[in-house]
Formats: sequence, C-alpha cells, structure tokens
Amino acid sequence: MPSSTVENYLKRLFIEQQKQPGQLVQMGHLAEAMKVTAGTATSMIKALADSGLVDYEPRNGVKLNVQGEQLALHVLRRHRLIELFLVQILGLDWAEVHPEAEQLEHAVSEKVLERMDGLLGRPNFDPHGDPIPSADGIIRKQQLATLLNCPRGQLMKIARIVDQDTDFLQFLDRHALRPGATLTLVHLDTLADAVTLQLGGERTLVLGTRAASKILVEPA
Amino acid sequence: MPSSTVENYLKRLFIEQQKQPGQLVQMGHLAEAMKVTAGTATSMIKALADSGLVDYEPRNGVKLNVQGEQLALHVLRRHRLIELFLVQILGLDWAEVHPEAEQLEHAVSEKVLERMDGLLGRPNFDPHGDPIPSADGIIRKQQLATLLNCPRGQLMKIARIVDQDTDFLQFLDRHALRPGATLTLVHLDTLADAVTLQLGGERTLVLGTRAASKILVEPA
DNA sequence: GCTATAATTTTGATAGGTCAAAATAAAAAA
DNA sequence: TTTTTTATTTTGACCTATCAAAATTATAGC
Repeated sequence: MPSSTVENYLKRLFIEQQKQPGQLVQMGHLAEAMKVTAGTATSMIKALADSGLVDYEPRNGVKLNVQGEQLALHVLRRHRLIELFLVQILGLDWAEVHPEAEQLEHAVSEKVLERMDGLLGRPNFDPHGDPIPSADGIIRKQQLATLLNCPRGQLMKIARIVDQDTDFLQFLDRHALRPGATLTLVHLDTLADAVTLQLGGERTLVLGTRAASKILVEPA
Repeated sequence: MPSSTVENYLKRLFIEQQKQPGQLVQMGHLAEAMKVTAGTATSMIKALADSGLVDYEPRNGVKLNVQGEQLALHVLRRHRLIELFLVQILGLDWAEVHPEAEQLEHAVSEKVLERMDGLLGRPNFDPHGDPIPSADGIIRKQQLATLLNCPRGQLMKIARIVDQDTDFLQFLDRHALRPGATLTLVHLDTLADAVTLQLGGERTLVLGTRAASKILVEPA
C-alpha cells in the first residue's frame, strides 16, 4: 500500500505531465511543486523508480509509467470525488475544499469512496470542473478554450478553473465566476496584458491574462 | 499539531483508563492494546510526558493529564461522529465502521466535523451506543447494566456494545442484537458460564458471560 | 572550446516510529 | 532471604521522509 507521500508524488507528477504532455518532468520543477528540496525529490523519485511506478532518466527527468499512472488516476479520483462530496453533501464552499480533500484522499477506503460516488450519482466533474477519473482509471480529455483563445463576443460558459488557490477561487466566487456561469469575452488587449469580460447584466470585469488563462470555457 | 500516532496513543489511554478508573495504565497493557512492543510504548510515553500530555511514573504506569484527556476526548469525538456519519449518511454497516473511522479521524478538519455534526443533528451516541463527547470535551457518564448484572425476567433495551471487533458485531447483528433492540435475561448460569436470552418472538439465545458482559442494557 | 552559471545528485544529519535483544528492577516463590 | 519469574526500560539498529551543503554534470555565453 503506497504511503500518502508516495500518493502525493504520483498525483503531482500526473498533473505536471498534463501541463506539458509528452515531456519529462524536471526534478527542480517537481521539487518546487512538492515544496521539498531538489535532493529530496531526487531520492524520492529513485525510490519510486525502484518500486516500478515511474521511468526515471537521471539528469533528464521523470515520467509515470503505466502502473504509476493508474495509481495517480486513482488518487485523483479520490481527491475529486471527495471535493464534490464536501460541496454537495456537507455544504462546504467550492473555493476551500481542495486542502480538505488533500488530507482525506489518503484516508478514505474504496468502500467509502464507492458510497460517496453512489450518493453523488456517479458524477463526472468535481466542483472546479475537473474531470473525475472512472473507477477503472479512465479520464475524459476535454477540449476547452481559455478566456484568451475563445471567440470574442460570443456567450461562453465556464467549464473549469485550473487553479486550486483558495484566495483566487474566492475572488472568482465574489464575481460569480464559477463553473456553470456564463460570460462573454469582450476584448483582449495583448499590450495591456488584459481581457475584458462581460458578465451578467451590464457588469464588466478586467482580468490579467495570467488569471484569464486559468478559466476554461465552452460555448454556452 | 499531534501526529496520528500521538492521537492514537492518547485515545487508547483514555479507553484503557475508563476500564479501570483511578488506576495507572501499565506499559505492557498499553503496548498490547497498541500492538507495539513494550519498548516502543515506553519511548512513546516518555515523549508524551515531555510534551506535557501524560503523567508518567516509571515502572509504575501512565495516565492522561488534563491536557491529554482533552485531546483524547477530541479524538474520540471525531471517531464517533465519523462512525455515525458513515452509518447514517453513507449507509455503511454499523459492524464495520470502526476501522474506517480509525483512518478518517486523523484526516477530518474541524470545519468538516462541524458540518457532519450539524447534518446528523448534534447526536449524543454513535452506532454502538458509545457517547459522543461534546465539542468542548465533555462526555456523559452512563450508568448501564450488563447482561450479567441486570434484573432477570424484565424487558431490557440494548444501549451499548463495548467491543469493536467486526466479526463479533456481525454475529450480534445476525441475531438482531443491536443498540435499541429489546430482550429479556431469562437465566444466568454461573457454573455453565452462560446466560440465556429471550429475544423477540419465541427466539432464545445463549451467550457466554464474556460476550454477555459486552452488551450493556437499560430498562426498556 | 573554455568558463561561468544553473540544475541535479550525493553525502551526512535529523526526526518520528518502530523492533529485537540486552539490562534492570520489581514481584512472587521457595 | 535468596532465587526465579515477570515487567519495564535501555540500547542499537532500521525505515521513511526530510534538509543543508558539497560534489557533479549540463547548458549557455563568450
């Protein structure tokens, strides 16, 4: 049974790999994401390689192998189902469930997870719009636009927020920018590094491109 | 923040202390209950004493001090609320929730626990009839008879089962012996070391005194 | 092609928990 | 009271996960 540390490394590797498909994850990058020193990451990755969960190319980088990826998807499933459970059943705020789920994902048994899944009606997405991997480790790839590359002047629906920082999510929430909400991209100003959004009823909002790129949308 | 190991030691100490009020808990006893070697228990207890959570008398035994007891009650509260949550909300079997709660009790935040408590309607007892300590660490002492010292021939109600072994609990469940069920003590045979019970509708059941002593009852 | 810089790996230490086995102390028996 | 048995504590070792700092290797600049 993998320790929660191992589960965290695998989950992190999966997420970093998704950001740069096909490439190896650099040690420094992983170390920073895990908030450990580079040396710690190296020794951990060597251990994971010995356990047959990752392919490690010294001085080059690391990636999950098939087995590691299955495990990572499993952890991700737990995490996301728990997030939805905390919102839907316990009424927590979607902006704050991430750290809670971070703890619980290592303590919830298969049986309990299965009950949660049933109670929630076998959901496909968590409160941030992230897809929930199926029990057999399949995750639907989404083709979503960001607020930077979506058509202008067209009504769009927020499908997903790809950031778990509570403060950022609460900021979005205060402007009613949550998955499911609709909005229109009015203007993209590359020089000012900003996008102007039309929200419901006259309200407009300007976001920097860094923030805007974290909001994924689809045609409403 | 106490580690889950520390929480487990404190909880165990509280439970063992309750069995023999006023007395110190012996190292060997504690070690056995924690399923560690005696040496491990000794060094752990010394660490707890240094942290100011227990009073330790070398070669004599150990007991929780006020601070340790508060912490233990807090852990116990988490454990028991979670057990009830698993039964009431997720529909798990009362006989099997103990090990699940054992994991979850270290991962659930105050906020989540508070939501569970609200959703369950501020309950006072867990699925085994064990009292749930209040948020400020107060636990109601119960004065309950066992099936060995309760009045004969009188209809009694099961109030509590003081054993967490899944197999034993499932055995009881198969005979509909759960908290809330009623029964009558027909006969206590000290020589045969057995009690005869009258269950609903003609059914009788004979239990050894060891098992019978784990079933606490009150007048129906 | 060399050197300066940046990233990675190694090394030596530490902390929390654990065990096996040796040492010690207390309790029971003789 | 002396011996034997039993319980407890100590010692030395191990494993996982971590860090700081030193050593190594790549990369980029010149």
